[in-house]
Amino acid sequence: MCVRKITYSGNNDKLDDFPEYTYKVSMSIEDRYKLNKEITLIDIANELNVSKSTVSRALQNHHSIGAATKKAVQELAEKYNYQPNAIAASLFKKSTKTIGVIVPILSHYFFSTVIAGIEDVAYKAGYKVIICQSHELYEREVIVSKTLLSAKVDGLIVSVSKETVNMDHFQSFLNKDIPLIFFDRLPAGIQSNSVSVDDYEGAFKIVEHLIEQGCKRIAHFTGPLNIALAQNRLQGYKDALKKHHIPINNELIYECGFERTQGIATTEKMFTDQVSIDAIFAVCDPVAIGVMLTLKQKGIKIPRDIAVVGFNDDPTATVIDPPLTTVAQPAFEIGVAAADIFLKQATDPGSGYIKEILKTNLAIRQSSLWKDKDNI
Amino acid sequence: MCVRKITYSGNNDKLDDFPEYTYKVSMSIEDRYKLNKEITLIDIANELNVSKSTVSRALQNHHSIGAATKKAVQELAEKYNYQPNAIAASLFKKSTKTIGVIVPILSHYFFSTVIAGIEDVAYKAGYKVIICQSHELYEREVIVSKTLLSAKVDGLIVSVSKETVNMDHFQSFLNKDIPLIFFDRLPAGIQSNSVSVDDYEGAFKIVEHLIEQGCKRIAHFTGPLNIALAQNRLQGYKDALKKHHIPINNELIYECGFERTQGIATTEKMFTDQVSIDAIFAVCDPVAIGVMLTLKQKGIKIPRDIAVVGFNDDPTATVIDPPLTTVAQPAFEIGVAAADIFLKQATDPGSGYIKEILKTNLAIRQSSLWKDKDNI
DNA sequence: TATATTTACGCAACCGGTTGTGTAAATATA
DNA sequence: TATATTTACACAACCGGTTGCGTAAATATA
Repeated sequence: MCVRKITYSGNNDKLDDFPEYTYKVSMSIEDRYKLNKEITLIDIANELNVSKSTVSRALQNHHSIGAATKKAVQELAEKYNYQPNAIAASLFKKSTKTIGVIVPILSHYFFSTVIAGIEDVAYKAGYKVIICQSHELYEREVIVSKTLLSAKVDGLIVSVSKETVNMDHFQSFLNKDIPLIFFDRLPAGIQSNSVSVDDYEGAFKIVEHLIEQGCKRIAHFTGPLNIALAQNRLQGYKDALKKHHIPINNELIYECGFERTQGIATTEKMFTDQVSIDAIFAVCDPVAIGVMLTLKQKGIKIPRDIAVVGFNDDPTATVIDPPLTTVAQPAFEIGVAAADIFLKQATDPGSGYIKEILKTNLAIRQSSLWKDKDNI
Repeated sequence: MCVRKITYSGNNDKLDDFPEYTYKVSMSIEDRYKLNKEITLIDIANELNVSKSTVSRALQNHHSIGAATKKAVQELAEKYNYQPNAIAASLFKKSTKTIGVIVPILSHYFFSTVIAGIEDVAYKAGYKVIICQSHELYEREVIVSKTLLSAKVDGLIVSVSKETVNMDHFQSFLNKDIPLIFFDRLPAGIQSNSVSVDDYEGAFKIVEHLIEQGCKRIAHFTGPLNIALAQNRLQGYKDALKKHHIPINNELIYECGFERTQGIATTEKMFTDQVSIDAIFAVCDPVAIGVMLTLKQKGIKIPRDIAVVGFNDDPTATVIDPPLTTVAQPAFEIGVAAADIFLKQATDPGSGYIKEILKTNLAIRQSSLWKDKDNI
């Protein structure tokens, strides 16, 4: 076997003009290592006088490579701390082993917990996770989705921004058979995988709970109604009232948002409207917290004067006084389920869309325990 | 000019054997588009009968390309929604235009807000952000740092896990001149860029505030002391006491952690120890919240019996009753500063390490307003 | 008109892995 | 011993952009 020396780009060409020269064009692996240069397959190949394909296969434990060669390659790789260039592999394999995730906002406990669930599954399966925030902005969501497309993510898990109505920016993923999974905020028009909780049922249950406590004039602060989740919770609210023969009063339904600040603003608005109520069902906990802070500041007793309930079971729900009754969502499990769907679709692209709906649980705390109150 | 047809990998080779055949080996751009195939430079090149280098340069608005050609290329790219393969570009350019971020845990408001700051700067500068969590686990931190290294991030912004003492896994980044920026949790042994707040001063100020309120037996629940931040806050605590001639009592210093649960556990422990105190300075807000919840549950009045202060100014600080006095950290600005340092180092790798220390502000609320209390 | 310069573009190497195919040597089977 | 098969590896194309260099044609300068 002749001693070959695979050299880096083009160096050999010059050498061919002066075959009598014995310049050592490519640096030794030792030198490259010492100089903190990237160690590549070629360095190992040169050192062992084998081809880079052999090195590549040896590192993959390919059956066609002899035991001795394998051992030598693996030892050298270990010794020089060889780190494969994931970019190069991705280019050829057309798989980056990354999952893109887009959430409206990271600093909500719900979303960061879902992400923890996604990561948990993803890392175990050898996938990286790229997380992006839309900051509830449609424009931003379009940009980051394009970025992730160009970064060739193998899959995309999304909770859409509250502004998002047009879903065209996700069509490319579908076209290219890149698994696309929506969670929590499911888009209306697009046919795809999804993970959500039974928002309808959760809302129904918690409103029924309020009714059981004796509440009759229950206001609802909804999320933006272009989002299915908000609609479903609204419907659950309405149907619970219906079931118990309480008339639905549109003046008690306020379109709000998902932020504490919006909960505060909507509560203020409700007071200027001078509507009379005995309970508020907020679309999510941050809003419920805003509601409670505002009520407390006005000297209104919770739940004696007004009961308050939320949705999510954020950690803050147990901090506020009185503790907030809310619908507990299995946030971590939602992330796990979404990532599982991704893995399934990545393995078996032929299968149809998967829609998973997880159950919620009532977390009943003091903010709704209205039963023993005096009548107003 | 002859009509060339650049074909995809290897297809031409077979054709060479049968030159008389006129198979159209490469699909037309139109067909590829319709079939949702990836549109590449070569498709555009073929369509226009120019070389792919010309297309590449046209899209970069290179001066050596004629105006007509440029226009034709750009129009076609637009028409077929050409998305450059970022992976391929990265491989050659050795720059992925991504910043890696490692935080202990996403679901802390502080960290997710820092990330929002990083993203803000990064996206404006055309960088993507890959976010990873170490979950406060050293092992996990090592793994994700290797993943990010292999993913060839252009820079790394880190807040180390509470377990991390050994910093070897970051050495590779330094060796390869990949900008490395630590924030909040600064490692002790490693020389690198950093962004932090003046933990010492913040702690000093808030403890001095407690002393001014009349507190004399002030306990401190510290973070893990291998982390500089915890040490600095501890030192600030000690020096504030010293300044006001209050003896430092090691029995009042509890090594705690950063979680609410640890705040609860440590408070319980303190009670079994039966130490007598009139204030608690917690290393961070989640711990302070845990402390307050436990005290309240025991019927201890805050601040009348025991004043409580924290560090961070999480949104929860204004939810708990009484509202928590704490040290406000400019979390978003910390992220911005870290990303700015990255951009600086990426542009001018020669410059030395940058250490940025931001100022804190006291957010004084009821939990520390002890002045008018009755003496115990 | 002859030469110098600019314009506009093609060629081919290159980034660093991966993999289909070909083949010499070693071993197995007839 | 002759042929079939297996083993172990090399070669080279390939992924899809990027860029240094070379050059013909067009234009400018002498």
